[in-house]
Amino acid sequence: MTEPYNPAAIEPPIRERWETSNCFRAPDEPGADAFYCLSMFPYPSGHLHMGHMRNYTISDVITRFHRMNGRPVLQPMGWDAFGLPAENAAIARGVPPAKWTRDNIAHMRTQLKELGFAIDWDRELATCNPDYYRWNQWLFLKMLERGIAYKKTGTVNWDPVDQTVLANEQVIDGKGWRTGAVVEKREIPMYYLRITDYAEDLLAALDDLDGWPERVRAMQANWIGKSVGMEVVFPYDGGELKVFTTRPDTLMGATWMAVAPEHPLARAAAERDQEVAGFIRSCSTGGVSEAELAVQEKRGIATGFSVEHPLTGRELPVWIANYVLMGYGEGAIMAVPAHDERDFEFANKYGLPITQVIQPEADGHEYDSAQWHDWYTAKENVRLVNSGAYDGLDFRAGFDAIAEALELKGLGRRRTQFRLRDWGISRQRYWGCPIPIIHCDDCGDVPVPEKDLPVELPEDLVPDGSGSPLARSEAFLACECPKCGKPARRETDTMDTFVDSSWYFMRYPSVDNDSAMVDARTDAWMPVDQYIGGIEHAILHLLYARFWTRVMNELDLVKVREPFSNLLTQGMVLAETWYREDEKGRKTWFNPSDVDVERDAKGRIASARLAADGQPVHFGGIEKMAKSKNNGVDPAALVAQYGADTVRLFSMFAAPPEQSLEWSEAGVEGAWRFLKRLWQQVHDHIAAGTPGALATDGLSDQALEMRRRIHETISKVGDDFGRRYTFNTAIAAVMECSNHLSRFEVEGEAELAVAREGWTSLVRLIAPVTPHISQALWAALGHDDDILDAGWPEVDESALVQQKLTVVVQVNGKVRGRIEAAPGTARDALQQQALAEENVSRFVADKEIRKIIVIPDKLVNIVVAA
RNA sequence: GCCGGGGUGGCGGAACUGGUAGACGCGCCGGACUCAAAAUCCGGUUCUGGAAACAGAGUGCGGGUUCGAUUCCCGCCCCCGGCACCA
Repeated sequence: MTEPYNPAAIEPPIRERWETSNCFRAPDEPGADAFYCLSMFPYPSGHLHMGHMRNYTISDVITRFHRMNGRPVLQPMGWDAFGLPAENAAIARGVPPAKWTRDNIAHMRTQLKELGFAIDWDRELATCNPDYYRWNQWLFLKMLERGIAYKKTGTVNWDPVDQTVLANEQVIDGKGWRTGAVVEKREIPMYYLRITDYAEDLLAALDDLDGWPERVRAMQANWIGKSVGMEVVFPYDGGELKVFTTRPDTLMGATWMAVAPEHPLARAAAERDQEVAGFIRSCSTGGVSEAELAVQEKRGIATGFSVEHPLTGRELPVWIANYVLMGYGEGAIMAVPAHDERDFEFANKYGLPITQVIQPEADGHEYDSAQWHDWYTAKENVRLVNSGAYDGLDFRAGFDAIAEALELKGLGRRRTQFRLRDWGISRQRYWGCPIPIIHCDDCGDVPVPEKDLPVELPEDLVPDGSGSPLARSEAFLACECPKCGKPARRETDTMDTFVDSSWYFMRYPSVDNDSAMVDARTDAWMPVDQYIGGIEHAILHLLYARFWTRVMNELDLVKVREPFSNLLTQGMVLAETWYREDEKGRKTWFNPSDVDVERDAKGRIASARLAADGQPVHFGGIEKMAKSKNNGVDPAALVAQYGADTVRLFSMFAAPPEQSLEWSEAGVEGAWRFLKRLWQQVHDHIAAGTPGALATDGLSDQALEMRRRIHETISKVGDDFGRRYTFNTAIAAVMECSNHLSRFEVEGEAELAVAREGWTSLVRLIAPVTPHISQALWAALGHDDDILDAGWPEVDESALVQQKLTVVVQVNGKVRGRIEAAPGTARDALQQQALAEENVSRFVADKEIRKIIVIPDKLVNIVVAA
């Protein structure tokens, strides 16, 4: 009689064993087959949620798979420990952010350990520790020396009541989140990093990142937003109006100019015309939400100014238009209404002239200035018309000819414009990495000398919401100017937390080095072989990390230029939502774990009731787990109830990692049942006795069949874990094989050895997903070693050979029968056998056979006349 | 609007290179065990007809290529994610 499966009893001692043997420790010199498996580190919010759980389980499965295949693997963990929530918690509870953060880290570390992840805890780091962030400061100073970091003014959200700067997410409908005061825009000096200098490289290198999902590459390319075009100057009395255009070939079709409402020319016009001033005001009060902008009508007003066309000298009126953005290009455009949809709409609204300058080569395209057609913006198979000397040129030739003419006159130059802006890293916050600058009345802004790093953040301050406490801390502020020695004060701004996360993965290998940012160990592990995290970081974090890695590469700190070879973006975790509505239409949301669902005979949801009061609740759809819908499921509670292996198993089984995962209590039960069965089956097998060595000769048909299934499973699971990352199908294959193995009626020693081969293989195949139960069963099967070092089962190719295959027989493409044949049976023989099949012959009967297609070992398709 | 990803049983999902659609799991139905229930075990489960053998239909919709299409091509509908007056 074996003990029933009891994870609460078996899991903790196994984790202790791992901890004692320190078996997850990654070597410092891993060699050529090193595998760096990295998860995006969490913000220590206090509790592990399902998203974390899923992320780290994916990473752990990959890690354990490669470890079992004999590769050295680094799977580290750390904490993205600076940031606003710690300050908010401090405001709410009066606890210093440092204490709140470190308490959270301690709790979450315990939770992670309870899930049994194969993490090298010796390399743990937290970005709020001075031994980490000193290197932010150090590299910042290097960037300053090289001109990669610089200072300029930037716009921030200012809360006039709290006298503080607000982050974007603290501004709700234009008002401060705490005070409700209308937020003002303020210009303050800030530090920026010249990521735009790397725009071209960051964009071009995307093509080589074939281990990244297409959509992430597309999102980054969009974000960088490269436009190849020209800067064109339109002179006017006493100045010049500069615009950026990607279509200089259409220059002869420009009939007016348009500037953004914030453009200097617009302001000048506003000063002498009340109506213009009113229009500009009306533009700024318009909504800023995306939805509003999308439907916003194009509006404009003439300034009364005009400029000269740079080639014809013709006068072009200057308008102010609400669809021109000050933040892009020059904040001004040349309007070519015939060939730009926005200009077209505007021209028709205000009765402005439209001049066609592009005509397709093909016939049948008549320009109609009342109706927009897509070909109006074509670049291919078109010729210039109404463009004087340029008539007949195609896009490329027209572009070049006009560019040359403008360059000759000094009224234009070729330019590539990026949407990407420089990265502003100054934050007027307390809980972040101090920017290592000292302000001296005489010497100005002086970098903190390297020997004085780190500039430590005082950890005992408690923010109250009104400005940064650093700015009021005399102990922090007071210092001497490193240049002249006079009393000076420190910079109180801290760095954007994206700085912290831009290189943490390069610190892990060298984490204990207190004299250098990174050392040879980082080169030994980099680049990251597999990075796993949420799609929400597809743009900023990944772009900044790519930029930062380039800078470190140029400073000869690391050999790599691209940090992440392969990227896996895991899907969201979803759950059912349930609610009740009161008379006023207010909804109360109930947690799915508190709802009992009844189903009809077809399995459809018939009704649902709240367990607590037995009264009905309504189904609100499947949604992302969120506090607002009260549909979050706490992984810690599930681990307590079912054990880590069940939770890990379900979250890997329910969906492939890139897809969203629907949480289901019943599904968790299913995973639990499988493990219970596996436990029982392996113990039943052990009770049948210990077989001798496996002899592959002279096995019965059923034993050969069993071995074939076992080795097909080994082959499939290895491919699913190692190449496809479809953990759900790997688990399904293990389940299927265990179903067969448990039905395999062992007769004699030889067959017992086959069963033993099967169970010892399956226990290892599922080990990356369910390491605890696998370890326990591995030991029960008579092994002393750690399953992590047990090696991956090897495929015996000879076991895959089948004695008989099922070949499908189709008539006119429809399956009409199946025949058995030895592998490699000749086409003719297969054909004869197919025609002889009873059901097939009924369908062929006396019809004329037109053709017979034979795919050896697979299929015969007999095509007959209708 | 643009970019990316999807749409397959009652549900989550599988079918990897054009070759048996629905693996595996959930749910549901039936049975065994039990005084009974839970747990467990066994069987069934795409839909329609049929006792069954089997037949017909079937992978969002319409067309095409092919001996053969969930898979490739063309057109459309819907859903999800991202970006957006980007000149």
